[in-house]
Amino acid sequence: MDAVFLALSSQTRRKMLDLIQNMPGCSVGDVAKYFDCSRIMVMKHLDTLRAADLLISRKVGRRRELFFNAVPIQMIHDRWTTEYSRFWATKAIDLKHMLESRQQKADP
Amino acid sequence: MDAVFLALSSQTRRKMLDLIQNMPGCSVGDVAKYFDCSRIMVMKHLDTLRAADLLISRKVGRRRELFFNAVPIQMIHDRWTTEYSRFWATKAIDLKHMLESRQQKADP
DNA sequence: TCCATAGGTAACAATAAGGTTACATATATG
DNA sequence: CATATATGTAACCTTATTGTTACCTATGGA
Repeated sequence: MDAVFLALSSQTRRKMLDLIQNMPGCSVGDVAKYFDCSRIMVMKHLDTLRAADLLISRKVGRRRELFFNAVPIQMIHDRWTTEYSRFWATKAIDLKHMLESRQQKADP
Repeated sequence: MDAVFLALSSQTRRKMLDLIQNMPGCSVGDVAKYFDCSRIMVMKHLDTLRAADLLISRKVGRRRELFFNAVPIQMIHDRWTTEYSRFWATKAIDLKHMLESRQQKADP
């Protein structure tokens, strides 16, 4: 989940993801055409997106075809819609753990 | 928007936000009790959350009272619900700009 | 007043992210 | 085959994030 938010924390990456979503199967070079940064930086950004599972790719010949994967976003979205401002699913469990660890720290 | 995603990209910060949401008006020290990291790091994390406008605070006596602000999350949420996987509002405009700059780059 | 408590700042070190250039590999295509 | 194209990797530098210790300020109470 950290990786998804981290990947989305860059406008450049969000735009790249947007582009790929609108041009499914486009190549790394295609993406690079739309941005001012170097091809290597494009690849690094795409790698960050892939690490967050927001990007799926396959190699076809000498090209790499890129595809947007909505699943991680859907996951976060679902958590947010469940209980609007209380936005992560593990909330209750985490709080329980926190309360337990608090007792340990407060009463050593 | 970058600041919000960046702030949310740390599980520790998400948990802090969760805690403050469940304990409105709690102090910096209160938050620190629930986490293993130092008080200074807690303050830095809180500062990151405040930079994203996810946190509101006021000083009362020598304590600082912390409050969760749902607005930035609501904003992102709204964008996502509008058109699910197409998750940012400036999409159409940005794409237009990208297409324009593409022509400039492709045809110099 | 004296002092413990709560918060804030400064300075620094380690690690990660953003960015570059140079080189390497694989694959279409004349 | 020769070469341009598309992608990948290595090395390196800069900046940002994460984390520390030490010190400072202000407030509440005995």
